[in-house]
Amino acid sequence: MSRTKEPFEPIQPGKVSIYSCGPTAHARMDMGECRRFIFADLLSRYLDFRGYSVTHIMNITDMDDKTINGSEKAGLSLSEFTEKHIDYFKKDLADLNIKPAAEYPKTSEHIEDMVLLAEKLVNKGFAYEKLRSLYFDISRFSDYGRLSGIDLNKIKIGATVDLDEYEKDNPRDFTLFKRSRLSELKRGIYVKTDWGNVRPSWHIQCAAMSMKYLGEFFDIHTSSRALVFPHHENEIAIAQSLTGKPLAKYWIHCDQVLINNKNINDKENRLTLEKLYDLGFSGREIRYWLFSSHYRKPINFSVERLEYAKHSLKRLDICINSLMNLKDELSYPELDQLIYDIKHGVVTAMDDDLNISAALASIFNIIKQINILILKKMLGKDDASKIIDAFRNIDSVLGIFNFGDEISNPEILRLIEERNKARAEKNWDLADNIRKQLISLGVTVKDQKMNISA
RNA sequence: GGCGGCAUAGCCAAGUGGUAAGGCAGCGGUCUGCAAAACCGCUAUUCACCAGUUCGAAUCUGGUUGCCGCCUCCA
Repeated sequence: MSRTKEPFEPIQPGKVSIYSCGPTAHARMDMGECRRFIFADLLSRYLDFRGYSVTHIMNITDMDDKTINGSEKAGLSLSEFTEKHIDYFKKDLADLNIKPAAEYPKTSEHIEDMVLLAEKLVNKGFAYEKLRSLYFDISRFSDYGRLSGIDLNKIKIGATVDLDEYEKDNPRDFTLFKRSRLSELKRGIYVKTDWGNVRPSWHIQCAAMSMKYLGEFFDIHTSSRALVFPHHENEIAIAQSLTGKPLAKYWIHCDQVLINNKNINDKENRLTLEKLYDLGFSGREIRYWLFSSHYRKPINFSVERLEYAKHSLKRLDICINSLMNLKDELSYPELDQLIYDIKHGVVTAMDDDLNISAALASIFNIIKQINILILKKMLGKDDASKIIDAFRNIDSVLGIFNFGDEISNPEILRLIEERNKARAEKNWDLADNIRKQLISLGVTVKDQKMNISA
């Protein structure tokens, strides 16, 4: 809330409660959403790593303009439509190696909570009904704008909204419940309340669900900067006018994903996960790309940048693989220091506002050291397994390492065997041919010691 | 118009008062049957621009320019 970097102190010692703005179940996730979820994942994994008991809640919006319109177009019931997208969402999270949150509450299953919350607001005089919609009376909440730094008197009213459609007392007021349209009523998309047949606004959804699962004042609310105003301001307004507290102690926002320095919102250019998969990138590569620059800075998309991510991961993989293939019975005298550096470098960096670039730089430094030690034949089998354990440990935060299994595909093993034989016979043409085949199978061929890595 | 953010090499990107991390690409070398991988060396007198504060500034202050986001029913 201070709009500056400050040390983290949980409300309850040892425990952290996190609420993240989740997806709207109407389409395959786009890169902005991906980044938001990967960021929330990194944060909760890191706090967990640092010994906190983390409760992470992420909502799923399954009743709003987008889902209602989408389902109508698709000729499905609202729940059929949203379930389909929720399935995609869960699958995509797994592909991106995002640890599941404790709960994914859905709007459609928490309408009662929202109604109760709104009733309290009405009783306290913070909300009013007008023509069967319920609005929040912003003039009653003097703290409005603290998070985003906006001044309500200076904003351009109606810049993005057609005010003629609404009947607010003050155009700055925001909607809590919106009266359902006739088409929605016909499809049963409404809830009967004292104010009318309505459906909840986005703002009251998040406020009600976060408070239900995490209490009226919790530790961290994460999301993307694009949602600070008005959404988060509105959540705060709802919570604080009832509890006196601004919903969450810390509000952490990641920045957006851009293309050519532009935020492309239109449907044509929506950059979805699916598109990147089609371009041949994996969830792991997308994860690395999206979290490898600081969360508070915008990221530009390009195929080239994803290629860089791929390359960086390959460097990690090759090093890990070389470690796994060490056979010597050696013992490196300064192993403890090396192991300490692996963890310490990451922790020091991440403790400072999740400085992932510094954390990755420290890892690449270590990789280089390890490569040198391997080259000089100073590391043994046992050393290697201890180093790998240390990497596994930090990977519980990063989720990017590949501790791939030994090569198990019999076809690949056969080709390697055959190529080694050809090499022994100095049959270079055959050896080179097989190498081509192996590479096309995604195998990295490293000679010299005749190591092979997948 | 208001509010907020950003600007560091060919590219990506750390660094918020002590003399420019890391990755990619490039060049030269070692290794190799040739490659790949790995390693060694080189690659920003300089941090958008202009003033100022300071022994010292990419870092602080003021100004300028450029770019981006948001402006309350898209979530």
